[in-house]
Amino acid sequence: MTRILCIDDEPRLLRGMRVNLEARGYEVDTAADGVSALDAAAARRPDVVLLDLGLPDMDGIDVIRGLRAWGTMPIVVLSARELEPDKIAALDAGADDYVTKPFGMGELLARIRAAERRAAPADEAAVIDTPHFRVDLAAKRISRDGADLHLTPTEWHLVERLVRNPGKLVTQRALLQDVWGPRYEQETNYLRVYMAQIRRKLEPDPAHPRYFLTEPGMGYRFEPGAGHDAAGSPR
Amino acid sequence: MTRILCIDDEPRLLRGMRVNLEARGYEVDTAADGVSALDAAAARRPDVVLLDLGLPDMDGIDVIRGLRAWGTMPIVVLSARELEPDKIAALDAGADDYVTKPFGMGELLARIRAAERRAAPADEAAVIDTPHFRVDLAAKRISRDGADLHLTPTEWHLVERLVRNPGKLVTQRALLQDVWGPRYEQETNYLRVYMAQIRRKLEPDPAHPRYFLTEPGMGYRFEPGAGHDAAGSPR
DNA sequence: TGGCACCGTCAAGGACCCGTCAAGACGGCG
DNA sequence: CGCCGTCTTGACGGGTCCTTGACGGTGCCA
Repeated sequence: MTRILCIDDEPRLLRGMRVNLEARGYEVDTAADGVSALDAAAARRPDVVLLDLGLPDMDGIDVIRGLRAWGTMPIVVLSARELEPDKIAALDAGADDYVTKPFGMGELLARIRAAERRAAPADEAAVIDTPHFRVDLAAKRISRDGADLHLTPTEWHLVERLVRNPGKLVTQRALLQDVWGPRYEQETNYLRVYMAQIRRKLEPDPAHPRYFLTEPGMGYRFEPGAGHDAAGSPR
Repeated sequence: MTRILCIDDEPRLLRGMRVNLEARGYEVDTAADGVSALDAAAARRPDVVLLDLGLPDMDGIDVIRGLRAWGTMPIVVLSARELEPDKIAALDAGADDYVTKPFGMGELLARIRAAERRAAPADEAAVIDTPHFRVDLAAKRISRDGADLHLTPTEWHLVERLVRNPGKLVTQRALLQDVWGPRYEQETNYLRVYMAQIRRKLEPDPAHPRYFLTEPGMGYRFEPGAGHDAAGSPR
């Protein structure tokens, strides 16, 4: 969850902010002056900082410099001062955005989203591990027993869709639509052929699948298989 | 030098912008409509984009989407529309900042500086070594068996994109968009021709590639040599 | 017990994709 | 104006991948 530090000397505004932001799913910290703001930032490591320049104890510019001394998280300045020199000073001190009061909540939220997006690390830890194979979604690469193995585009597409929803059932319709397009919703035989190939490549015992399970009449399910043990079923 | 692409349908404003920005040491490209803007962006690779939303041929939001389809450079929107929904739509489409006209040149320059600062990569070890050749990304040089060898601009562009993502599969779409621009997504024969040339120059046995691997139907992958660290943090 | 629906398996044909080569187009430079 | 490096475009052979149909197995139900 994204954590936001909100700095303003007006308790009423802080409370309003907190309600609005928490309603959008953010985790909110607040501070009412510069010193406690820097303390809170150091302690809580917020993902985004909202800063009012008019604080009682410190110049807002110095707060920005204090934050930038150790962190690179986005800083959005909220200020009643519309004069250009104020904006320039704040931006050059290290602020990422400058919004003049009064502002609309919708706009502020959009600017926060833009700031988050920029700061977000581009690469996700998109690696799924099972006892028998490893799927790297970002690199589009699969290895088994340490050796890379090759999937065709269609096979990969299917595996990706299933692996991105671990434990969940994916209906045949959804799979066919995703891989072959909306006009192939009836061609369930495609699924049978390709699931067989995938199992042959990935399952330790393709005849008794442990990871790619069939739900008859419904679809397929990828089971990461940490908790599951597949003792030889007595047949 | 920082390159800025300035998009507006008013020639007078474009000229004023150019003078102002060039006086500050920026390199300036201009475009007067959406289509030529996307072309210019693909061809010139600006570091920052200034975009007026009111273009004659396309919706500004679609221009943002078109740029974001292949690039992550900062986009600063300049617009006469002050309404909140416009701002939100632009920011959520991928814009980094939204400035309403009229604006002060000083403020705009400060916002450009802020955008540049954010986008500046903390660039890393720009030398990739393999048992057979060495790529210096910063110096744009390639050597094999100690001797420098020459790549054409297009070849270099391709190699760079692949080498910057070691081990990762880069789709044909991504390569074509990156090297030739968004309009060439279908021309996969370009990739075949140039990958062949690159392999002829770099691979020890061009007929059986070891470093530049093909994933049929998907794309290509650069595989660093065996003893490589492989844990290089992509940034 | 027989029939039906659904699933897994297999193999063959054809469509598609890739590597290769070479000729023509384009643009910079002497 | 002519040369040269580079990019574009088309064609061809070979290989991979997708599609398609048939067959057998299994569980459910009448």
